[in-house]
Amino acid sequence: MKDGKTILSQWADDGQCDLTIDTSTDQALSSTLMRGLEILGLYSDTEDRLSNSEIARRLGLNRATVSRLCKTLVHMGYLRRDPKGLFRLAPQILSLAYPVLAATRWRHRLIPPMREIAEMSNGNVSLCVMSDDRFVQVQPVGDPASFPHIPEPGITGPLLRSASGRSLLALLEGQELNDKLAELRMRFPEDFDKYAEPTFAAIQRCREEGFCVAYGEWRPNIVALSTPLGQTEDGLYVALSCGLPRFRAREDVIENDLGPRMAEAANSIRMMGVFRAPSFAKQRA
Amino acid sequence: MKDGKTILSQWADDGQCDLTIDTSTDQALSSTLMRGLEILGLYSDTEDRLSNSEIARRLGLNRATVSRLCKTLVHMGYLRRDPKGLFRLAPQILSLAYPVLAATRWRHRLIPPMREIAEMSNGNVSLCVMSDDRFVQVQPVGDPASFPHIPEPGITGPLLRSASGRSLLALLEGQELNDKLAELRMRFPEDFDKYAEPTFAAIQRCREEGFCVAYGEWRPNIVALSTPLGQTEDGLYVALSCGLPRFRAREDVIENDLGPRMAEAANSIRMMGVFRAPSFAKQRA
DNA sequence: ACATGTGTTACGATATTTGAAACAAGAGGG
DNA sequence: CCCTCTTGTTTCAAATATCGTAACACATGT
Repeated sequence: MKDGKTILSQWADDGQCDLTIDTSTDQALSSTLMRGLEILGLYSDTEDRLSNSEIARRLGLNRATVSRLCKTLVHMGYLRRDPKGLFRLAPQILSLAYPVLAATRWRHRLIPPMREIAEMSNGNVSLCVMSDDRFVQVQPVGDPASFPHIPEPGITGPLLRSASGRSLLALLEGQELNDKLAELRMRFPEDFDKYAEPTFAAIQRCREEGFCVAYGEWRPNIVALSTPLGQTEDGLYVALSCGLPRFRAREDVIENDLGPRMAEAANSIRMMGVFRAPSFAKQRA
Repeated sequence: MKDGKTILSQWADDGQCDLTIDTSTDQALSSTLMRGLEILGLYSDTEDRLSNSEIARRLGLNRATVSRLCKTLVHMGYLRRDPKGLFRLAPQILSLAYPVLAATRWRHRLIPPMREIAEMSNGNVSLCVMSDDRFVQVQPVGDPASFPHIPEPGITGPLLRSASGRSLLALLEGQELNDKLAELRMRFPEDFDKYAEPTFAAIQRCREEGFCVAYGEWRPNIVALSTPLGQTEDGLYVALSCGLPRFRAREDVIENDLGPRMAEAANSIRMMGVFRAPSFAKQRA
């Protein structure tokens, strides 16, 4: 694809290289805090209770260390113990997320148009924001039946190998995009090698056609479309995505019907004035 | 109130006293981790960006220490920096809460009946669960207009001085209730002295009439009703609450109309089979 | 009974964290 | 403009808090 090459070469020209890669025992980072947070990060919808040993194994820590860290987390109210002594996340963990939810009230206004897309596509529609090197879903709409995951705020995924991530990247421009790509290359060198080109192509397509598609690159059985929306006044980049079970996804419908429709929906959503539209959208409008 | 006295004396008889109160520098707890989490806990809907110095001041820490801890939190993706260098919560913090949201899918089924109550009362209805020594709102329904807070999952409040907290306590029985009260007395001695009696009365009322009321004891301008629902299969205690701006709350309507209606709604919600009904509800049914 | 796995505590060694101080950078104010 | 005040970061040595070993109690299953 020459579309992909365009941005790829632009990026390659830049040629800025790796700086300090002293990722190891960075004495400027607090390892105890990191480990504690890593414990909280181990949980998922499928793994909702973990034993001390299990945590120690996964994180490569001593059981005694984990015992103390978990005791601290229980004391703080973010973990609780079930009858068997296993550790579970406590509901209080929601309180940490509350300020973020409270700051994204605009998402409620987008639910009606999202629902339209969900019904039209018979899929799952979600609103995603960029957070560092990941995208985070802040609002799902649709029926979770036959989906491999439970649609709720907080699902995250990689930027380089997901439709959502790529359309978010499409919102970055110039130096900002370069910096982000550099960061991604540094953090995930293998992913970057593998997915850089399709990512560039997707970015290009988002800018030209208003959407991009990923055929199971992140979740193997899900085909995803995504369209960049813009930037909120407090700096969050936002994209609108739609996921379909692969077996139900007809490529021609996606490419020629659903994709353009989502781009169209994104346009009318931008009319609401919540987002600062990206420059490429302004040009097309 | 003799209703209050009943439980109060029952509690007083018990006479179990304070154990080890070595709350200070507990060498079994990881202070670094606690401090890091305390930083994340500083944020709220009104305080959404904090400077290094501000954090240091609030937590009584050295600026250098805060700098390192925040750097770690940024590195982990849970904090981000705004253009002025202030620290904000990053959307990725939602990912920590996701497993809890995913584990409470039953709340979606309760939204329709909650909406009914919201429309009937012209107030704000919420679903709360007990988490340690607090209640946590997991699902709000209603119009946030003219409310002092933004209704989203994650709002938390005290057990002893809120209607939600008290109806949650009403779900505990026997030794479990005693243990919880003992914990609350230990952690919040002043609150316990002040609010023990109205709390006992509220628990009693929940068991007899199915609801309780708090007139601005937690949020001064809010009158709150709450009714205990039961316990989910994974052990969460759940209550249904309704908040009204004080100026709009007529006491007789609340006591004689709204309260009984909420108790009634709770009964029909229990029919859905999501909750293990509390024993007092079974008796009444 | 034994053997295995687990979770917790004690304790000494040590590596991590800490606070003071110094620095650079910015914001007013005169 | 200089000056002052505040801020955020870094350096560095001190020391404190953390870590891993070991030992324990407990459970489970053979």
